[in-house]
Amino acid sequence: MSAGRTARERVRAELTREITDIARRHLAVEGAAGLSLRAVAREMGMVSSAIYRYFPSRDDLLTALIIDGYNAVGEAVENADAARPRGDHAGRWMAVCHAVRDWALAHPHEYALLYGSPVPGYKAPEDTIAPAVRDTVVYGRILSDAHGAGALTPPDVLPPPPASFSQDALRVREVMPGLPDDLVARALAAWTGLFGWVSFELFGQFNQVILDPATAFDHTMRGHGVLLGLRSG
Amino acid sequence: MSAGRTARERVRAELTREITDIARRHLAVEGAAGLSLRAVAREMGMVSSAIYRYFPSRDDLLTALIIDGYNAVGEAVENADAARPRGDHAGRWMAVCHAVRDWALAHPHEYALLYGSPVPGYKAPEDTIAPAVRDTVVYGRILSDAHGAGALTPPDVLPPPPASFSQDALRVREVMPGLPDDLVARALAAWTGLFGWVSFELFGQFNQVILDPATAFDHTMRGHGVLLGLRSG
DNA sequence: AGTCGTCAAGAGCAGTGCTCTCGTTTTTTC
DNA sequence: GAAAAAACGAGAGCACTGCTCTTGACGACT
Repeated sequence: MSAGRTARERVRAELTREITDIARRHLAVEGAAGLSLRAVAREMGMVSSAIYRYFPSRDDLLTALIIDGYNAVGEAVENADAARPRGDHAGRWMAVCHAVRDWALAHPHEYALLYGSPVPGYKAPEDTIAPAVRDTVVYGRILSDAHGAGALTPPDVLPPPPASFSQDALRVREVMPGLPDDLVARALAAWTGLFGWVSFELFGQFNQVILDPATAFDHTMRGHGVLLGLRSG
Repeated sequence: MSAGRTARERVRAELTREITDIARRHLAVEGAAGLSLRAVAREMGMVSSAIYRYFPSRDDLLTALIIDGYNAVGEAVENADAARPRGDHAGRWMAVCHAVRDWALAHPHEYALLYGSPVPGYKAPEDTIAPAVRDTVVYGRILSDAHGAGALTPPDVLPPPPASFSQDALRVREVMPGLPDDLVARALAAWTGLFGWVSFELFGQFNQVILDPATAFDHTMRGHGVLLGLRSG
């Protein structure tokens, strides 16, 4: 499936890749709003209208970048998780947290494109859904692994979720099989806590008050891990 | 300070207000990226260049909207907090959580402007800092009140923050006097958890999986309250 | 009463996304 | 192998944007 049959298909695939590469570089420098089809075309030595042979609109180019971004953060999370022993569930959780934060700090504009305000009028197409949950799948697997190993012993301090939560828990459980509703609820809290922290840090909400975010982040995520009942070893 | 001395100052203040009102309406409809100075001018029956007498650039108009937005959410939070008895610390926390979420759901584009991706090249000026922390001040006061009343009894399940956290805790403590480092850390976790949840919900990250976000949100925030050691009454 | 500052209007510049047409080239079909 | 079909790059053009500069008129202070 890689090299297209005809020469035209091959050069088309190559040019498409080149366009997204240049676009990603522009995105990294000036953000999504500063991404200009004409500027990309200029850098390619093309005229602007030629770009439309490859991406029918600016939004489609952005969608390609979004998919790439989700895959990039997903891959970073997968690698961080795989580098730990399977039994070290707490370590895997912390590795995932730091992988997300490190990737976000290294690619702030891409992170903003994925987890910041959705661009106006933009509706996520089907193609973005699968890559978008790659990191969540890793997260769910850690919890399922721990639960399956009987290593998930959450402290009994939180109230149980209401019965009406069970419907949503059913859907969330697809990525973390076996977990009871209470743990699904805690998983949601930890996950939103992770991205909430990273977003606050990246979007400047910690403005001159948290000067050592790495320390506070690590401690906060460790706390989430404890609440999930994750233990090392 | 309200009504300007001269007629000119009065009409200037009036026109400035009218511009921001129209701009806020446009912002609510099509988002920050769709906010056009020319469109605002058209609706005012002015020519576009005339707007620049009142706002030197589009960014300055956005800044005015950001300040208004922070004040709006801050006021909503203040009112929700004030509607509860001072001693009902847990109730006040839940009221603040729901106030933030309700305001965000009612003003999604404004929320995105405040807590979403910062607009490219935009640097928050001094004037936005004070309004930006109005909600945080309320939050801190609830915790300080509870702590002062001896009603803050957090469950002893989380590890203590590292010593290196104390510097940042010092600064955070300015809005929640009296709280020990451990509670400051928990306060950060709960606060980022709140906005992380709202952002996930608003920006479509719960995409077709959490269909009853109100229930899950309430339960998650209740859990954060428990971890903070908040009790009713 | 005269000066100065403020104001709205208009023209204009550089840039954007996107559409359409027009030759050219490549691929497919007969 | 020749003809039909599809894909392609270039160019012009439309409607729109933020922003600047100049011009002429009005209101405010000395």
